[in-house]
Amino acid sequence: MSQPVENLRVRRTRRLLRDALVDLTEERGFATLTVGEITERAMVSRSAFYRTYRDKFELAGQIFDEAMAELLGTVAGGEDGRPPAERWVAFFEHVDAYHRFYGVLLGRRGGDWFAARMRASLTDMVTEHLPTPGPGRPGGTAGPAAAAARDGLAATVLGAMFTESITWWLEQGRPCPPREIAGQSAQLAGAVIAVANGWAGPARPGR
Amino acid sequence: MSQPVENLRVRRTRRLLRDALVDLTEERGFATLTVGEITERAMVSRSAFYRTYRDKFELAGQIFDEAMAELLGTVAGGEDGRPPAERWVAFFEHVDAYHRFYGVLLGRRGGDWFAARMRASLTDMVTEHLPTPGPGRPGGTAGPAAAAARDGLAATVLGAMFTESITWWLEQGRPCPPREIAGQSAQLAGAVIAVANGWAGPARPGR
Amino acid sequence: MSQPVENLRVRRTRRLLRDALVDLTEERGFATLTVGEITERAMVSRSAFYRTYRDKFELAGQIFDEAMAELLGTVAGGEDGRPPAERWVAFFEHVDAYHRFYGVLLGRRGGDWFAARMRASLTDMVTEHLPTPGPGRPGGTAGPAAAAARDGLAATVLGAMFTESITWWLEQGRPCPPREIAGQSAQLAGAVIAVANGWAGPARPGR
Amino acid sequence: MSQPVENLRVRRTRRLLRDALVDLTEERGFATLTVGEITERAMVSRSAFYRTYRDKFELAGQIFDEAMAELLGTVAGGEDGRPPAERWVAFFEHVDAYHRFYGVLLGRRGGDWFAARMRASLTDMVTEHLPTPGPGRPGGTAGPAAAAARDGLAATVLGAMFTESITWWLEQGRPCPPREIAGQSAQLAGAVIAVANGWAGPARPGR
DNA sequence: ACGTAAGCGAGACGGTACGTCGCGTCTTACC
DNA sequence: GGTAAGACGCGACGTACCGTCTCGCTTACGT
Repeated sequence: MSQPVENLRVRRTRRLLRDALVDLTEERGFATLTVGEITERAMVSRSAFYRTYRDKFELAGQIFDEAMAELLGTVAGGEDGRPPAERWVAFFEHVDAYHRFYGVLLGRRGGDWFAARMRASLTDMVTEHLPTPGPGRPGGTAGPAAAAARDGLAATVLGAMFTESITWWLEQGRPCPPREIAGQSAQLAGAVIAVANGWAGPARPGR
Repeated sequence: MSQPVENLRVRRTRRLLRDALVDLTEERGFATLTVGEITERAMVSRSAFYRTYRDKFELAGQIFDEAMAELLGTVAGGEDGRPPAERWVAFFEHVDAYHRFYGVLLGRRGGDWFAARMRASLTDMVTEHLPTPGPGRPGGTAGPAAAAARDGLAATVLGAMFTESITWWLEQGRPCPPREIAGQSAQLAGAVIAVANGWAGPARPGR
Repeated sequence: MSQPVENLRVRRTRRLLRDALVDLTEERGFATLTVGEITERAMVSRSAFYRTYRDKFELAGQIFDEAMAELLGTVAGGEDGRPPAERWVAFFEHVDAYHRFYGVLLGRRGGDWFAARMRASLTDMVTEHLPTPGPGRPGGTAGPAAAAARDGLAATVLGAMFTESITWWLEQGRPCPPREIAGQSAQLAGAVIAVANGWAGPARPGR
Repeated sequence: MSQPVENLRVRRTRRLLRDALVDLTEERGFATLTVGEITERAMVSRSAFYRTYRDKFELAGQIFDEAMAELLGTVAGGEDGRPPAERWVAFFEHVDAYHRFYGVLLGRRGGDWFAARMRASLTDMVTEHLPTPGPGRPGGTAGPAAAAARDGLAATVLGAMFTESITWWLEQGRPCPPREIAGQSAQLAGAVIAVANGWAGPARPGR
């Protein structure tokens, strides 16, 4: 391995801090959390916190990035054998499995910070995997720059849409199975993509 | 009115503080602003600030709420004579007219806070005016509760979508005229509404 | 006046802090004192401390300098009408009057810091008032530079001597009246001065 | 001896730490030194430091005590064959030989700590060897307690005097040979002793 | 000559204090 | 009555060292 496998104590400290942050975000809201509160809950000294993280945002970022990597892995991951629809099901099933985690961070107590981050991540993800018509697409009259701009709009909107779907679903207490919310989200996304593709090539079917 | 028209000096202080907050948000980002900075820029004493506002959020809230009232007035306002499409044009034209203001607050430096607030406002607005199939709409097998839930999803998604459209448009430097972005947003919204209505309608595709 | 007379609250805070520092130096020793302890004892916030002083040393310095100014005033002060011997009596009577204050700061708990400062102050004072033979003094073979150097040695030694006399007297619980210790100190000092003057002009009587 | 001759590595560590402490005291002042700095300079781990010393004061104490033992040996050491004057010459010659060492520790950067310790050591030494009039000395009217007290004053003053002489001489860059400063110090000391003995002696001048 | 226990480096840990910053409250004097 | 000026209590920040504690590694020593 590249790094020489972290010491046991170090890993323990990290773990305790992560758990404490999630718990406290649920109880008191991320925005008003204090490093002191986190370390007290984690039964770790404040020094230990600052030895590893610059501030609570760095800790939160690591927690979130790790989760996002796994989450994005479900939808973009591996082989293309699976039909696209199934990927979204896997995506929401992952959210379902860790629903407490995502619910806390994306919910009201997570306070914008996590939601904004997720929106950005999903927008990136969509940008990368957006089924564009490709180079052969008839660009309309506005030229490729305008087309790229429109893709930007679409990607941004889609990223926000997925984030909002997840958040809504979790905040409602997951009123339907993952498969269903996945289907609905995919439908909405499909409609948006179809419209956006229409801008660039009017007669083009939505993938 | 009930309150006896505010003192001149009070109004002057309020105005100076509002301007200072917008300027500083642009320069340094809303999240890291301090009351001291704002009052210094406004050439007003810190005491004067606290006499009128609880904290910077209250000031920001008043600024924003006032703008939102006017903004929502463009789309939902008054008589139904205008065709819906024109309303969105008026909406974006208002954003266009105050583009610096909205650009600053919704942009990166506005730091989630204003964007989240706008998302909530627009979601409320959408909820109120969502063109549902009406009481005669066949509710499918899931019953009215599920239908309401789905409307919630749609409204949430639509609110986020509009917010994201505005933000994207402003951040790109308004790459197209208000009429065009209004049309595109309306198209996207229409597609989403159509899909959502489909869920409740007769030919509801299971998923 | 040059400065517009300090606010009442400010003076109160200063006073409380000074008293607290002296008390705590007596109880726990100056070296190990903490700003937090001082402010807690003074019933003043830590912020208030740092608003006025850089650290505990600055506070201690102001306390000490003020006392030293008054103390040195007794010996060097005003008109030359009094015989020199009486000046030393006044000097020790001042120490006697504030014996608790000086006892605490110069004692074991004062921990070198105050004693070193007093040694320096008294050395300065002696340097200024040292009854040198003046320009007419026969400089021996070593020249004026060497003479100045010897005066430096004498002044340094005398400063330390007085400091040590005071400290010793206070630590012993003032075993004799001020007049007596003053007389003894003056005798010792006179002997030292006589010897030092002898270096520069052998046959010269000790003033 | 009882302890089985220290391990080679232990001795090496001790030596490196001692040298580092003296060097750093010269460069940065003893008061502000940290254990980390000392061990870094000594190219030794912090753990190694704490294995041997409680803190920097213990290290400094050992360094100083060792030097003091040797220094005091020059003046009080061995046979009484030598005339007293020669002893002081030997004393200052020892200081001269290790002038860098003493200069650093007693100088401004040594910061009171070493000077205070030396003052105490020399006071002890003087107390032990003070040439009192002996048991046959007439104690005056105040009785033996008062006489002891006066001896205490004399010893304290003499200890400070010698310390100050050495410090002054070193700080001036040893402006005269050891023999000369030794002579001067001895003269000053002699004068002080004479005066003090006078207090206890028959013709005791009231003050 | 070699096995072993002591000393060693690296560095995380729980603490304590530091000096700074910003908060929201307050007092005072001015207009 | 509103305002400027600015001290105050409070509480969190991020930093610096403290003295303690594993944990492997190396190395002088004793048999």
